[in-house]
Amino acid sequence: MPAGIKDVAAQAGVAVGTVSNYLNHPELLSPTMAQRVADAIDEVGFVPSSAGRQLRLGVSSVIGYLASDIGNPHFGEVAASVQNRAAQLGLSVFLADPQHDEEREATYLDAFAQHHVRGLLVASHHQVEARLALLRRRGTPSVLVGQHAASPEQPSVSIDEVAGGRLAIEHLAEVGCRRVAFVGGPHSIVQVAARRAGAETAARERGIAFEAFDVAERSVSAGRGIGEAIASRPPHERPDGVFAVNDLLALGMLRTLTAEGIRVPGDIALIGYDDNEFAEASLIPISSVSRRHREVGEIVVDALFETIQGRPLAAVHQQLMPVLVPRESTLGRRRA
Amino acid sequence: MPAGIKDVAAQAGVAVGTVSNYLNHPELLSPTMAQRVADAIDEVGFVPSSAGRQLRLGVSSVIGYLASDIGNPHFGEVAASVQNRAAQLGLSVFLADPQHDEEREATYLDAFAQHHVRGLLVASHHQVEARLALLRRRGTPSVLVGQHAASPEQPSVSIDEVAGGRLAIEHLAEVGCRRVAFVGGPHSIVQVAARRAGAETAARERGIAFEAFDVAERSVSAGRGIGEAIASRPPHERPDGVFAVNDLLALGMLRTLTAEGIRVPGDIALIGYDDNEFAEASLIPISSVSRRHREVGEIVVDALFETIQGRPLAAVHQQLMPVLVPRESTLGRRRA
DNA sequence: CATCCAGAACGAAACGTTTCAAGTCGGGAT
DNA sequence: ATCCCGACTTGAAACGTTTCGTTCTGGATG
Repeated sequence: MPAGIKDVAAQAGVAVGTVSNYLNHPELLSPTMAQRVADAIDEVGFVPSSAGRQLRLGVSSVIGYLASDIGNPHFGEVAASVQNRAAQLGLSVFLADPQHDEEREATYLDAFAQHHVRGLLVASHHQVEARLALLRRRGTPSVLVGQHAASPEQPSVSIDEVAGGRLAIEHLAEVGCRRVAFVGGPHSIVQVAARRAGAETAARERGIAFEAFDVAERSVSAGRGIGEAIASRPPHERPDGVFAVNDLLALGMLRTLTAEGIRVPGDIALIGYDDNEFAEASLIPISSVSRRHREVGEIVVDALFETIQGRPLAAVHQQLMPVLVPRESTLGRRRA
Repeated sequence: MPAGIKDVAAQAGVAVGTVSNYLNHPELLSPTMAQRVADAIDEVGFVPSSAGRQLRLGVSSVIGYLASDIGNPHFGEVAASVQNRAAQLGLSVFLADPQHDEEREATYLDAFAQHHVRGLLVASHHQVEARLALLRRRGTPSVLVGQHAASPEQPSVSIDEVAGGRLAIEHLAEVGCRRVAFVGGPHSIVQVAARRAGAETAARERGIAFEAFDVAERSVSAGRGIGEAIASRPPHERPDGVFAVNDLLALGMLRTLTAEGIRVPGDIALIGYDDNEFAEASLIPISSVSRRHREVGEIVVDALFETIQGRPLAAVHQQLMPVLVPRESTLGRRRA
């Protein structure tokens, strides 16, 4: 039985409306009253109920951010800029991380909708558009992050992942690789599939040998596994350039490759994806493809804000071009 | 004007109570009615309002997790296990990350309270106990994560950070270091201060020279800065063992130290703290002190759950001992 | 002295749920 | 033919807010 506005009113000997005014329109109150109400609030330990408020008002000032994997540093970097921008606009952000579990993802989406968040930022690896369309019809707007939406109704902000894959391979080609490998998976993840498609096309265009290593999760330890697989081949059967679908994989590979005496980039040039902090911090800094997390975070919040306000978006689907960030794990090869 | 239970009732031609029963006690409905209600829900696009529900019930099934810094992988690792455990107990987790901003932290805490979350998990670097005591009196229980609470009213689950600092230095001593440096800051952060205290005491006890490098933030780039500072000294003035207050710093230092031709662990043994994924994945795997994130995540959720249920905790303040994870960045020294 | 006025406080209504006592209905037992 | 019972269904009340038209107060105006 938490104290409510009524208890405060009783304690202060005023009407409930007066307490409400103290909370929301303090300028209407005489200083005397204000003080009395303030004291009463303190005495009864009153916490405004957002349930009550929302019920009456129909809205909250919270936006929901559904993230696919908080463990990945790339996410943290986007999240930071989202939070900052949202704070500037007077919005709070509640995060939820379904941990790759598609069912839990749906649960969280519903939870957000039921909490009547103002809007949703959704960074998913699954096909969520149908579900988002439903929520939108039910009154919760959303912006899809990092995935190009198909529907003209569904705002989205994404990176051209096909171009990203292409960028990586073209860079490998430029530093002299003739036989490249793509490391990533699973293909059900749209971004992974797109990067691979771009990579494969680029390789074909340049007449470079292409092969793919499949991986169940995009983690450091998965990278190690593939690194070992490559190291165990006879040298002339190894690729001379590897494109890992994210930096975590690249990091893991770098570790086993060098441990097995394979020189990076001398024997194998290595490029990752995401441009996260650890790619740069590595002993052999890893080349990567930046998804421009800071910009994306801001754009995405702005787009959601516009949508919430009911203003039409200049561009429903914004697609940013990824940026190559060459570092020693590929560049060093030129010297060789 | 989102559709409410009333609209559903009207559409289906039944009473509101019936719709509510369909939602919460389906076993009470005849199949016919159930179908009619189901159809109506679909037609009007009904989303249950958690505001209304909460208002009536007084509770939600959400817990709030206030995290100090999602960018740090250590956090992600705790968060993952928190989410899993919470899901098992039927709870959803909303995350908030105030990004080191103490004011924003307070804002989020209030937002959670107003949303009447069932309870709060708080991993803060600040002094939040007073605020949590207030919220607790107002009806929102909480568990302090990673910080030992002072009050017997405030449940907490933490690591013995002093012991952690000691562990690190003792390990450095064992691999033969005679002159150690502590890298970390700011001291206003209680965990940082505790680790340093443990480190300094251990150094004194063993008669080892001790110095401290102060740092404004515990990031990779800050680590690089300190690395440069150390490298620029004449060799005999450099420490022969470094304890970085977290792995991010250690990673940054490792990078500049080796770039400057200083051998790790040959010239300087290096140990970090947190035992995050990247410490292990580094080319020279970095020794670290584990804060046992997985266990902490589970314990903490269980403790909150007990508290929510009103059951007394076996131990109000649980303190786990940190675990040394020696790797090449220190062990390699023995061979030298 | 009667009016009027602005400023301040009031309190009923409405928001969307869930609960629960009360009502309806059909059919089996008497 | 009557009654009772169980299985459903109903609708009013209550949860904590905010809004807004109403009422009250005391001082200024005529």
